[in-house]
Amino acid sequence: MPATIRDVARASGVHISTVSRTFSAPHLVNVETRTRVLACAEQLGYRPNRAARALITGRTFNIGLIVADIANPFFPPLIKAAESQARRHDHHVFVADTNEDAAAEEELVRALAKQVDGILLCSPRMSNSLIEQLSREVPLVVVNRQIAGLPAVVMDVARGARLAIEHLTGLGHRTLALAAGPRGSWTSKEIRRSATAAARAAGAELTVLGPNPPTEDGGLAVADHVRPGVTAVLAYNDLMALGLIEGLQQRGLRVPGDVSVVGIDDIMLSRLTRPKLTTVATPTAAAGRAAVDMLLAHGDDRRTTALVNLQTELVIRDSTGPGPGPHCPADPGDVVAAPAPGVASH
Amino acid sequence: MPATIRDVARASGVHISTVSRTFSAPHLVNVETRTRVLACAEQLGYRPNRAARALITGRTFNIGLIVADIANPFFPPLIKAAESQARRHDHHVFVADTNEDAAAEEELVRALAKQVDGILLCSPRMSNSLIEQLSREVPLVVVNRQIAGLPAVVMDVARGARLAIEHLTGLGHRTLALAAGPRGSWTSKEIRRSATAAARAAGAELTVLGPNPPTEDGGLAVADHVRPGVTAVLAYNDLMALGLIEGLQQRGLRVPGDVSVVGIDDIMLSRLTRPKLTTVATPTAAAGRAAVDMLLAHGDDRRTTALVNLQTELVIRDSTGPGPGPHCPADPGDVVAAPAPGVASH
DNA sequence: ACTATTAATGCAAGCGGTTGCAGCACTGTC
DNA sequence: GACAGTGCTGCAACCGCTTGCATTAATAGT
Repeated sequence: MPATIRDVARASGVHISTVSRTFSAPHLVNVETRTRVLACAEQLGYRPNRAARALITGRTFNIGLIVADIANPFFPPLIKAAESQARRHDHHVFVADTNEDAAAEEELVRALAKQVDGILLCSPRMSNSLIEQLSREVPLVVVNRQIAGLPAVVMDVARGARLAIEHLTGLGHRTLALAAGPRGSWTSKEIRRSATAAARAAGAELTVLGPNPPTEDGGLAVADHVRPGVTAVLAYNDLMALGLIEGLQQRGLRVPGDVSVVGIDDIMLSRLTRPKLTTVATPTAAAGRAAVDMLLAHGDDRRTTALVNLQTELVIRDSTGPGPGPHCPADPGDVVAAPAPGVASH
Repeated sequence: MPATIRDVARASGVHISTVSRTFSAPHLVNVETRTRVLACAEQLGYRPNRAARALITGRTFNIGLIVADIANPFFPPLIKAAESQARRHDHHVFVADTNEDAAAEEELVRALAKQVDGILLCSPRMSNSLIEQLSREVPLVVVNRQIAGLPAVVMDVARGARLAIEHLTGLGHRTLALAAGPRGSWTSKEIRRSATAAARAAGAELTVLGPNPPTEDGGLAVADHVRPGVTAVLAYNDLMALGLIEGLQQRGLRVPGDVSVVGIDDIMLSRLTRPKLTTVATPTAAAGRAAVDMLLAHGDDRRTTALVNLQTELVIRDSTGPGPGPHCPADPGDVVAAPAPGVASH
C-alpha cells in the first residue's frame, strides 16, 4: 500500500505535522529538516492524499466539467482548453457526460460537489431554478446559458444567427427554415429569437422545425420536414447541418444548388466535408479558458456575478449559394465577416 | 454549508453511527429509527460525503478514464459506453485528457490514484515499465495496448489491417503506403506489422510513412510524402485518412480515382464525408464496457490478468476503387466482410 | 545577565465518515 | 429462573491530513 504521512514521519524522525508542513507550508520548516523529509518522502514514494487533505481544508484542487454530450465535436476543444487552463492553476479536471439528460445533470453535480472546488456546467438542460439551487451547494459557472445572478460564459450566437440569416437573404433566399436544437437549450432559444427577427427585418419568411436532438441523426430527420420552396436552412449546430445535408442529398436535393445550409460551431470536420460547410464559428476554446478563470477567481471576490460574452463569426464556405431572389450587394462575399468589438463583460 | 452526519444524528436523536448504518448497512437498524433518520436526512438535504467515506473504506465509487485526446472522435463512444456501464454499477467516471503527452499521463494517473477505485488507461503513450509500476499503485486496465501481466482490452486491429490490405490488393493495387500513427502507440505497431505481412503475402509493395500525429493535420501532412506510383494508402485512423484525402485533393489527385484511401476506427463522420470513407470498424463502445467490467471485477479475483480481444470489421465505402493490377475475384465486394469467430479471451 | 522575540517543532483536535466491540433489553428454551 | 441468542444502539478508534496553540531553544535587545 502507498506510503502515508506517518511513514515519512517515522523514517525521517519528525512529527507528522512537520512532514505536513514540509509540503503545505515549507517556509515554516528548517531547511535541513525539510530536505531530509523530502528525501524520505521521495524514497518512500510518498504523495499527499489530496482527498484527505480536502476533507480538512475544503479545497480539492479539482474542478468538475459537465457536458451534455462528449461525442458532440463542439465540446472537446472547450474541454481541452479548460483542462490546460486548470492545470496552469494546479487543478485537475473531471469531465462527466450527461447524455443530454437533465436528471443525470443534477445527479452528477451532486456527486461531484464534494470532490471538486467548483463545477463548469456546459449547455445545461436543467431548469434555471434547479441550477440556482445547486449553485448554493457548490460554486458553479454556467457555459452557454445566461441565468440572472450566476457567473456565466456565453457565446454571442444571437449575432451569429443574425449574420447567417443576413448572409442567406443577401444571397437572395426568401423562404428559410431553422432546424432548432433540443428542448431546454438556451442557445437554441437565442438562435430562434435572433434568426426570426433577422428574417423579418429582411422581409423573408422563416419557419422553425423542431425541437430536434442536436446530432447528425437529428439533422437527417429534419431533412424530411424541409418543405418544397424552402431554399435555405440554418441549423442549430454543425452536426445537425451535416446530417441535414446528407438527408437532403438522399432526397435528391443538391447543396447548395437547391438548398443552402448553414451550421453553427465550426467544428473541425466542417472543413473536411463536401461541400465544406458555411457556419458560424464559436470561440469554444476561449470559453473553456474563461470559464475556468471565472471559477477559480470566484473564491476571491465572492458573488461577482460576471458575464463573459464571446464573439462569434460567420465563416462562408461552400454549402451556401445564390437563392431565387435578387442578390443584395451588401454582402461582399469575403471569407470571414468582420468581427465585432470583442469581449463584452459586465 | 451542507449538512453532515452529525447534524442528522442530532436532529433524529440517535448516535452518528446509527445514521451511518442507515445509509451503508440499513438492515442493521430498526425500521422505525431508519425511517426517522431518513426523514431528517431528507429534510436537511444530507448526502454522505463520498470522499470522507473513501478515506476509511478505501472505496471511492469513482473510476478514472485517461485518454490521449478527447477531440479524437474515436474516444467519445468509448467514454460514453464506459460512463453508462460505470453508472450501472453506481460508479462515476472522471475523464482526463493527456494531449498525447506521456508525462501528463503519469501525472494524471498519480493525481487520480487516490480519488478513484481504478483507472482505465486508453491508448497510453507511456513505456510499458512505467505502466507496470503505476499498476502497483492503483488498479489499472489498459485499453488498446497489450502488456504482459496487466488486464487489457484490445481491438484486433491486426486482423483489420490485414483485411484492409487484402481489400486493396484484391482491387489490383500493388504499390501501397501506410500512414503510421504516433510513436509509442501499440496499435500503430500492430497495424504496421500486420499490414506489412499482408502486403508481402499478396506480393505488393508497402512503404511506411511516419510516425505522424494521429490527427487531420497529421494526415494532411502525409499527403505530401505519398510518392507518385503509390495508388493506395492505409491510414492509422479515420482522422488521418480524412486529412490525407483532403491533402491529396489539394495536390490535384482524385480519391479513389488516383489513390484509394482506407481508414481505421469508423468514426461517425466517416459516413458524412465525400467520398464516404472505407474503413476498419472498431467496437469502441464494447471496449469501454468491457474495460469497466474488468476493472470492477478486478477486486474479486485479484490479478486475473485477462485479455479481451475485440473483433474488427472492414466497412467498404467509396474511398477505395480499382487499382492498376488485375482484380482478384477473391474479393466479392460485399459491404461488410464476414466477421470472424467473435470475442476471444484468455 | 535577564527578558522579549523569533524560529522550529510537537501536541492534539478535528474534517466526515465507518466499524469492531460492548452493552442492553427482549425472547425463547430447558 | 438461569442462560444463550438475537436485534438494536452507542462508544470510541481510526482513515490521512491540517492547523491553532504550546513548548523549546536560540537569538537579539538593553
